[in-house]
Amino acid sequence: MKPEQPQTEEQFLAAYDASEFPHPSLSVDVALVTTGPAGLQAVFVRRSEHPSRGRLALPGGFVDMRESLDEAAARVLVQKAGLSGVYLEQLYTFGDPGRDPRTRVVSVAYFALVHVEELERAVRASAVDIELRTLSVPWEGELGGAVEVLGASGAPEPLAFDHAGMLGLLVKRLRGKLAYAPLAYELLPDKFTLRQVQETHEIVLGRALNKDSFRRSLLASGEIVPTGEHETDTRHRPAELYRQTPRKR
Amino acid sequence: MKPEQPQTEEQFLAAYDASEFPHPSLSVDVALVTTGPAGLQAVFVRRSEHPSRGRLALPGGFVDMRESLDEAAARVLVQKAGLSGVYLEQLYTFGDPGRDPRTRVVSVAYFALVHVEELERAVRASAVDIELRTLSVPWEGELGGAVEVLGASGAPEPLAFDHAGMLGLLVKRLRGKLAYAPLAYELLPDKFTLRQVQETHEIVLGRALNKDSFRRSLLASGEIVPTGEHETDTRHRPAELYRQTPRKR
DNA sequence: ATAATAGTGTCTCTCAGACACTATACC
DNA sequence: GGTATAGTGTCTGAGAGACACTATTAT
Repeated sequence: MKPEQPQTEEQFLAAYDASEFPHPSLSVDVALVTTGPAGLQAVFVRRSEHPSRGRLALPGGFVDMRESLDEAAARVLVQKAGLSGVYLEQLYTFGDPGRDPRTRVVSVAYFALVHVEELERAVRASAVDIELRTLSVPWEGELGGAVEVLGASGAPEPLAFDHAGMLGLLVKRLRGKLAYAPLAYELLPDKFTLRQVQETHEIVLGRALNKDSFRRSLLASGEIVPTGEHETDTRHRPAELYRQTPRKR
Repeated sequence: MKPEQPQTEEQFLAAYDASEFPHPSLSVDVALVTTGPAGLQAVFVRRSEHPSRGRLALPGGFVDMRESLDEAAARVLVQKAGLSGVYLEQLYTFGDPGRDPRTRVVSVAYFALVHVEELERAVRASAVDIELRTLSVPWEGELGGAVEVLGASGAPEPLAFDHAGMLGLLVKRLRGKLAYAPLAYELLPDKFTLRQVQETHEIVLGRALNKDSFRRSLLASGEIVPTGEHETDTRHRPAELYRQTPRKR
């Protein structure tokens, strides 16, 4: 198929034709997650086009030829939610043939974490059209499985494509990483109480935690430092406010 | 750009043109890992073509339009190493523009685990041309970073593309999952001694483990069951052979 | 004072690390 | 018997869970 004479790398690259073989389309989907009183919440867009027209979907878009995958995910967040500078991490790549009826689309799933109020500010400021829905996780611990979104009637509302599976993997990842990675602070304001950190963990894990040992291990972790300030407008003793330990370097 | 009249999903799909926008090429790369006396080992192929001609690379290939990503990775293992039926897991997707000088190639990295002897049998039987190299990990714990492969002279040998980074992420993943996932048994024969499990863990983690507590927690984990058989041809007291607990269902 | 939550002190249980000891193979 | 590794029993220290108690705010 190719001549046997040695080629220089320059000659090879000049002769290379990237369109020789058909290849899948490549997209990114971003699960933008925050916490609300009722539990984990994610940002959805209502699809106005086929396929899955009318269904809720995770914000997504095709990967541009010139941008990295991380850049594509960050771009989607700006375009669909008006948000930038939030925690963003690659989750998994979904590539089953048939996951998108149009054509072969391989999608790199990302997740992003943000404090509710920052999300609401960004959505208002950029006037984007999103729906914030509470996630219902029908399994415990890190068993895994799909995640449900409850519609207005209380019945589970179907999601577009394989996005319910993406959210399931996301919750599993969050539950697994929460204990050793500083993820919870991405879901909290700059200054927070120990109780708020515990509530965030409990929301993600879906179970109650022991207050005493949670406080102890959190303080011993070195991840947070006291500010000396306290809550205001409480109807009880105000708790001290902490902040994340400034990252060295 | 599109007419405003409602379309049925069938009409939409019929009119959809997947080649409307250029998109990246999509490949899978598989790090096939085993353990040897000197540490972790991985399977490499010597590139005969540009780019990176002459360098060691992880076995890889482009994703076919009809196969899933998992299937593509399994196919690469069969074609490049003559191996099938081994543990295979998606690692991460690498998509920086410029990671392949030919054109934009996004690669889904996988890793596979196999016992050395099964690997050697498969390589002999299928007469594939691979190089098994010991990995040198220049960092401890789960700090992360690139991984080196030592050449014949003892100096680090450069790898093709970003494959050193893939191996680095792989070692980090293995070290993180080893404690709670039954990965070590994939690197051992069907029947093994407790000492062999510990050695496998020590090779992956890159540090010594406490014998007593390792035995205790391993036996308490329920992941292994004694066979009643014992080692033979030892020059000391023979250890009992265990096997992985048969998976329920 | 009462209600409500923040925060401290201490006991217990579990588990990892350490060490001592016994068991069983080959030489 | 000597050597090497398998395997057991027990002590200790660290950390999680549980509980009792004190502290501080609003009403």
